[in-house]
Amino acid sequence: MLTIGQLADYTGVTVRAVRHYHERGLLAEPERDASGYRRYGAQAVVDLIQIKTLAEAGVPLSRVKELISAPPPEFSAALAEIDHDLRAKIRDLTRHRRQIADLARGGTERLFLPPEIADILVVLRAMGVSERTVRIERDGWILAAALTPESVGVWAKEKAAALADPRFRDLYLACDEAFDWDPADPQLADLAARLATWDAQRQLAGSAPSQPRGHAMAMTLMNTHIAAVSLAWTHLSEAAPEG
Amino acid sequence: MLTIGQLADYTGVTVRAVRHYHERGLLAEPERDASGYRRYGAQAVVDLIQIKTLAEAGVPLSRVKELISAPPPEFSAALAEIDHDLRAKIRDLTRHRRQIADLARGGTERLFLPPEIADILVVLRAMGVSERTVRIERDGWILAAALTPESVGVWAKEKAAALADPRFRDLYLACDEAFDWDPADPQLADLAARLATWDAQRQLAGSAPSQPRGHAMAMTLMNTHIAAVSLAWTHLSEAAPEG
DNA sequence: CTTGACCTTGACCCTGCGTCAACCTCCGAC
DNA sequence: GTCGGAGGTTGACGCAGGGTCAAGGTCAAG
Repeated sequence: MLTIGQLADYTGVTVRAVRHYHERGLLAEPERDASGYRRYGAQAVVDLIQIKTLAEAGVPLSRVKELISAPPPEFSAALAEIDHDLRAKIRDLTRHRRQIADLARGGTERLFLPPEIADILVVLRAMGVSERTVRIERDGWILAAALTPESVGVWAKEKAAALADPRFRDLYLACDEAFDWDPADPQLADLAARLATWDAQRQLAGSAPSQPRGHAMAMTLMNTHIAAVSLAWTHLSEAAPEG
Repeated sequence: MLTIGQLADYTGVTVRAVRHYHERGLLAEPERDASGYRRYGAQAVVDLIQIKTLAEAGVPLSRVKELISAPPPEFSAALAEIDHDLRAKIRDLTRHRRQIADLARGGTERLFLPPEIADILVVLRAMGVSERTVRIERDGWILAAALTPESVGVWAKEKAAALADPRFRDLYLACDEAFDWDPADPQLADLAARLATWDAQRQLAGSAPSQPRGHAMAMTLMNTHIAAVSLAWTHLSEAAPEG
C-alpha cells in the first residue's frame, strides 16, 4: 500500500495538493495505519489521476466532483460552460493587454486623460513650462474630468484657444516662475494686475470663460488643491479669477 | 472635503476598494474629522484615478505603487514584464481550452489514457463486454500508465494482439460473465483450466507476455485492485497468471 | 543511539476585493 | 427632541489552489 508521498509521486501532484483534495471532498479519505498515516490503494491512484487531469485542464475544483460522475449529456453541458468561462477570462486578459499597450505608447497621461487635454500638456511642455507645473495642470484636469466630466471638453477648448494667444502664454510662463515666490513679493501684485488686464480684454472680446455653475464642490477641491502646492499661486488666485 | 463614499462615486470604484488600497499602502490615509470619518482632498482623487486606471489594465496591485512613481525607462520595462505575464496567463488558458475540447470530443478516457489503450476499450465495448468490466480494465490501465509508464506501450500491443485471437475474446467474455460467480462455483475451475491452456499455447507460439520485473509495487496494487472488485476474479488470478 | 527522510495536523500566506456583523454618526422629517 | 435611513468605522471570513512554515511522531539505516 502507498503512502501519501508515493501516491503523489506516482500521479505527479504534490503531497499538499492530495491533502487539499481530501479537504475539498474530491478524493475519499483512505484508511489509516497503526501510526495514523494514510494508506492508499489502487483506486486512489485512479481517482487522483482523474482529478489531476480535469484540474490541469482548468476545471475549477468545485466542479471536478460533479464532472467525474456525470453522465455524458451533463458532462458535455458542464464542459461547454467551463469553456465559456475560460473564453471570458481570455477576453479580459486580452483587453488588459491592449490597455497595457496603450499605457506603454502614451505614458500614463494618455490613459488618465481625454486626448484633447493630453494635447494641451504637450503644448505646455513645448512652451518650456516646468515639469512641476505641467504635473499640477495635469492633476487639475484629472480632477476636473472626474468631477464634472460633462464640462471638461468645453474647458479644454477654451484653454487651447487661450494658449494660442502669445500674451496668455507669456502670462502662463510668468506664473510658472512665480511658483516659489514669497506671497508678499511686490512682483506678485504686478503679475496679478497683468492677469486681470488680460481677463478684462478677453471679456470685452466676448470670449469669456464659461463659469462652472452648480459645481461648488469641484471649485472648492480645485482651490484647496492649488493651496496645497503654492502659497504664491493661492495669493494670485485670490487676486484674479484665473488659474 | 469628500467622504469615502463621495470619493468612490467620483472615481468610479467601490468604497471597499478604496479601503483596500489604504490597507495595501497604495493610497495615503487621509486626515480624519472629529467623528473619525476619512476626509479626502483633491490629491486623493488624482491618486485614486491613477490606481484605478492601472488596476483596470490588469496591473497587479503589488506593482501599482512602483509603477506610479517610476521614471519612463523603468515604467516601460515594468509594463513589458506585466504584458509578458498576461501573455503567459492567456497561453495557459488557451491550453486549458484545448484540453477541455479534447475532453468534450473523446469523453474522459481519451485524456486519461494513451490513445492505443483507448482503442482497446473501444474493441472491448464492441465485443459486448459489460460496462462494469470495461471500467475495471480502464482503471487497470490508468494504474499501469501511472506506475510503469515505460512498459505500458508494450503491454498495450500484447493486449491488442491477444484480442485479435477469437479464442482469447471468448475467454475474455467468459471472465466478464464470471464476475459475480461464487468463488466455489465449479464452472470457475473449468474457466481457470481454459485460461491455463490458452496461456500454454501462447508460450509455445513464442508470443509469451513480457513480465513486469522490478515492479513488485505495481503488481501488488493491481492484485489488490482486482481483489477489491470481484472474489471470483481473485480466485481466477490465483489459479492462472492472466488477468 | 542518532540522523535524516518522511509522515501527521494546524495555521497563516498569496489576489482583489465582496459580504457580513456590530456599532457610531449624520441629516432631514415629524 | 427624536426617529429612520443612509452613511461611516473596524474586524473578520470567504473565493481558488494550494505554498510554506511549525511542532512533533515514525521509520529505516548507519
